Amino acid sequence: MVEPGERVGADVLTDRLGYLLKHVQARLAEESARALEPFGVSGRELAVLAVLGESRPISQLEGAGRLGVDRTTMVGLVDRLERRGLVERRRSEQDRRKNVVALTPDGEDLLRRAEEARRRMERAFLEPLGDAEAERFVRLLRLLLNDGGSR
Amino acid sequence: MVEPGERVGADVLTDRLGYLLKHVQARLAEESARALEPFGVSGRELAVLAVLGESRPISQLEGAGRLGVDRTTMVGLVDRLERRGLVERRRSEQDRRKNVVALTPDGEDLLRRAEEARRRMERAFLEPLGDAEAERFVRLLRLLLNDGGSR
DNA sequence: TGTCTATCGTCAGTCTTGCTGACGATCAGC
DNA sequence: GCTGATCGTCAGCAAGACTGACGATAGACA
Repeated sequence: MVEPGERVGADVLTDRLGYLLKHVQARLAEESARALEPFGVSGRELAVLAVLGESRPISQLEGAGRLGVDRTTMVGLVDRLERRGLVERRRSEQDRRKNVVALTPDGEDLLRRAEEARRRMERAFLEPLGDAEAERFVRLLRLLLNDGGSR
Repeated sequence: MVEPGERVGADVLTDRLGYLLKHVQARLAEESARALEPFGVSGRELAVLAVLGESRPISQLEGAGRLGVDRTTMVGLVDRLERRGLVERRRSEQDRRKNVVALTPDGEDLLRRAEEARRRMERAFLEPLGDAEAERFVRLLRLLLNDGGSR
């Protein structure tokens, strides 16, 4: 991705939701990559860890559903985390078709530290909006995802 | 892309800016594809047309810069639009290394009609926010792109 | 009990999107 | 008129995600 063009007032591009979302997201992805680089995980991998860490162990498919990724994509995600010793797969006792995926102690530890870095990065990213507007912004995004999705 | 997971209150995922932006953008991309399908152009192709239509003819590279795409990507974009008879390349008189790209009458016409459809789609997309919040949302996005980018 | 269908994890293949590196043509400075 | 930069093009590569198929397992039902 290349830097967006020079700024122009009310603009044929910055009037487009698609353009705005895409480029804002691209900038966040960059910041995120920079912030997580010391931990050796991508933003998505961290999200996987976060989902796995939030409650009881869940199956691969369940995790994929929570994250909104395809189950075939989840295979590779878990592969990589397992290779790094951050998660463990084991066959479910209740349903032996399922892989239950759980954090290892290393995984727990990395999750905690990387989440802290992510939160710092997000605060910095939203800083130009000011606190009140930043909070509102996140709320509106959430609203679009929930209300829009269930229409 | 798969539908995001079930809604849960304050959430390890919907607290993530990355997750929110990515999925909101994905939903918009779907809506956009649906809205533009009758016109046979993608959202990005329409953005190209819009940039080309907004002022004097510009070079391919200049257009790429405005759009924030790589110049090699621009080749393919213009290729496709030219094949469909929506734009015309010609060698610049001033600098014969440059391709000046201009809308054809067909291109102008399609631009007008498709832009109308896009605006309708965006209004519907933002509808859950209400008018005032929708406007604010766009303003905040613009702010993030501009202020963040120049830091 | 045995059969039939659905589910889960996996893999191979494919498509899309974007980038890198190289090339020829052209320009601009000297 | 050289020399180094710029522009458009192309081929090749890499990441991300999806499709379709497969084997293993589970659950329903006769």
